[in-house]
Amino acid sequence: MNSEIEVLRDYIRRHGLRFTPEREAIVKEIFSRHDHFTVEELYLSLRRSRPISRASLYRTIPLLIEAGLISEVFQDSGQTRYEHTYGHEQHCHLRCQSCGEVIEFHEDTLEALGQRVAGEHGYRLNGHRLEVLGCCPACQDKARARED
Amino acid sequence: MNSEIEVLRDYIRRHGLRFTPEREAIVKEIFSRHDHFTVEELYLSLRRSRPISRASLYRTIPLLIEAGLISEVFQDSGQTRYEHTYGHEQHCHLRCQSCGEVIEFHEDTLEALGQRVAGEHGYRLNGHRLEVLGCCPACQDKARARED
DNA sequence: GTAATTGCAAACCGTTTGCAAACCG
DNA sequence: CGGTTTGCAAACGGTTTGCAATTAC
Repeated sequence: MNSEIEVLRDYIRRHGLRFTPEREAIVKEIFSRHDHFTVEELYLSLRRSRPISRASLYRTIPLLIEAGLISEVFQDSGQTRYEHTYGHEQHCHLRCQSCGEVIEFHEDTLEALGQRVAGEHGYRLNGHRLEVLGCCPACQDKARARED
Repeated sequence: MNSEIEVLRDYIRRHGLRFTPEREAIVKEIFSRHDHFTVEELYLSLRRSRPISRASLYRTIPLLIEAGLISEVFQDSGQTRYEHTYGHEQHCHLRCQSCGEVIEFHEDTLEALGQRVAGEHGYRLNGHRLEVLGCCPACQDKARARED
């Protein structure tokens, strides 16, 4: 259990870095959440249990991405939203461009598609990101109401 | 010909806005390029032929997106990159996360996939965005060299 | 002991905004 | 003419960075 911590320890060991309480707390907090979080949201919830600076967060995020624990999901009015991806199947996002609602869904065929496209160009595949963009039922209703 | 200008005129007429030389120049410049541009790049190239302010660009971009002429492609170290999409088939991007190289490719099956997923959740479909992320041959070589 | 990490505050930089002048329809 | 758009410059806000103190190994 807590295998995400092991992944972090491994990554840190292999790169000659230091395993700090801050980094441990960040990873634990991230893996206790199940949402698309911003750095600010992460900062506020971590702050409730321990002191930490935003700078440490901003410096830790790229490291966690490198280690394969989290990834960027999308931009949300200027802020980057992340999710923990380690231990999860890849999934895609259906997003309402009007209210920002996000629905996740799986699509098995994309893995093979990614492999094929990457292979055709000699790329090493890291992953893929599919967003289906649209307008959710509620926002369609609102738009309709506005036109009357 | 110049149908992107017609699209803009239509959009402007329908919304009670004004057709200005600035907007015309912006659209012309965008459709003469065939790359993934940032606002700053657009600003610099427009500036070569006429005076324009960054503010006008930043205010015009959302309008062109609304009108269906351009779309955001991805974030590139903090800046948003756009491309003109009107009159083009939807396409996907294979991107090297190390050097930023982008290769475009078509994938017909995604349209149907988008339709299906949107339909299943009552969404009106606007489009989709697929990025395949990886590491290009050149950057793989560099990484390998670094490890020796 | 020594190099890595932290926290703080200031710097950065892409983007947004208030306002007065210019301009489209 | 009236409401929209422009340019300017200042403000904004998320992210990065320099630096001195602290800490992991």
